Amino acid sequence: MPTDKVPDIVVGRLPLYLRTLNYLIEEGYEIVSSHELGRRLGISPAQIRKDLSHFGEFGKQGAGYDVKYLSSQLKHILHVEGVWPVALVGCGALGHALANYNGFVTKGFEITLIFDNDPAKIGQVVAGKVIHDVADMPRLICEHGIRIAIVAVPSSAAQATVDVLVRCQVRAILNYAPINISVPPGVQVQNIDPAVHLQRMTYYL
Amino acid sequence: MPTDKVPDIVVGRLPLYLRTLNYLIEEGYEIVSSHELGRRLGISPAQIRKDLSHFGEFGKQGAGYDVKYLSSQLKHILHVEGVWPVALVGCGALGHALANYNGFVTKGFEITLIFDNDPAKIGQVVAGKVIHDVADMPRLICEHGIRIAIVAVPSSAAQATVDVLVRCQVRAILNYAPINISVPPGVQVQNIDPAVHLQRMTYYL
DNA sequence: TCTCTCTTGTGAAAGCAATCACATACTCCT
DNA sequence: AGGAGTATGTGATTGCTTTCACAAGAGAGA
Repeated sequence: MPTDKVPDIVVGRLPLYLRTLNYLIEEGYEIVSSHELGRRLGISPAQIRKDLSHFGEFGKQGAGYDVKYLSSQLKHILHVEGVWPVALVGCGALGHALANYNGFVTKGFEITLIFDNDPAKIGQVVAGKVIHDVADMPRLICEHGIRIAIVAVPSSAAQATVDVLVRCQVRAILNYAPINISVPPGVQVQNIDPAVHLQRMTYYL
Repeated sequence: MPTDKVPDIVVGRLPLYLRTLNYLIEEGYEIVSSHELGRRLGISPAQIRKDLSHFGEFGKQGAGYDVKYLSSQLKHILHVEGVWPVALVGCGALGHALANYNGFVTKGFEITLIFDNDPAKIGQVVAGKVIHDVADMPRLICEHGIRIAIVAVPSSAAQATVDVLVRCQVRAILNYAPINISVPPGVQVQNIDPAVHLQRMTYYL
């Protein structure tokens, strides 16, 4: 039966399911079984069925899941049916790469505001967007009603940046700074630190 | 008592502990308690103590942990006492950013080989390193004894790239391509896909 | 129509991970 | 020197996640 209270670990797998389903659509699949989906993801079929069962019944017994239907349902569950405007703070090498990444839009995101604190960069155009002064962040983020931000500033500036974002009603932060940031309850944070990911693997080498 | 068989989820937290310990060193701390460490990481003190207990006894009752000592022990456990040479495959915007990222060396990694398949890029110098032809990957990676690679190629090329890397004895892969790659047992993979991280958060918005 | 095969959705069971709580031991202060 | 305060390391417990196993439903072919 549907939504009691879904474990976060389950929510974390849904985007992976969605990503794979969209590849299946491109490949022309119309129906997929939990077995095939699990094979592609390296996840057990039972886990996929159990995960989906938190949200409803999406499959047909004896057949499997309608790929397009399940994809659209997952987009609905994840609130990525439309396109979220996203603020990017920090426009160094990484910020540039993110601003030019063309994979966001089809996944439900678009970088609409870019900020930096370097006077030499402010006013420049990156990926069709003007780089704004971080000093204007509060005003612009409020005006645009931004709820999602990507932080790509140096570690030393990360916490202060996040504090400003939180005050501007940003409620989801993707943090590329290699430092632990703290946020009030109700604000989501995801961290990406390549060194942390690499060190996790070297343990096994 | 020490190493029975450590859960992967515990291994995954060690780099975070290490990262925070190194910040504590910079701040001049000499001793830290599990309570303080946990406060900074958003992790319970009990969990930190339990995690560390898998590897030995590093603290002093009544006092806490010697920050430098624990840091060095974690580096030892994670096999990042030295510097691993790393191959970077794919030198687009993201590859550039990674090549120029100066945070790797102090964490135990150095990008020593860069590859791309674009004839216009091959031979160019990025971050002091020549971009090599992917066709030369097998030879160069073997010659340098590389065990770790970062994949920053388009999704369509990711699996083929990984297959080559695995044949070259690469055993740890940090994958930035937004696709699930498959590898034989014994090869570590970590995935970084910003869209997946963002979608995980939009569920709660 | 009937049977065989396939696959879902889901309680129950098993397996893991996080927290609790306390014995032990170290430090600091008087 | 001794007592109060503090923090570790760890068995026991609680809570969470994954896997198992099967009833029920759907389709295909005879």
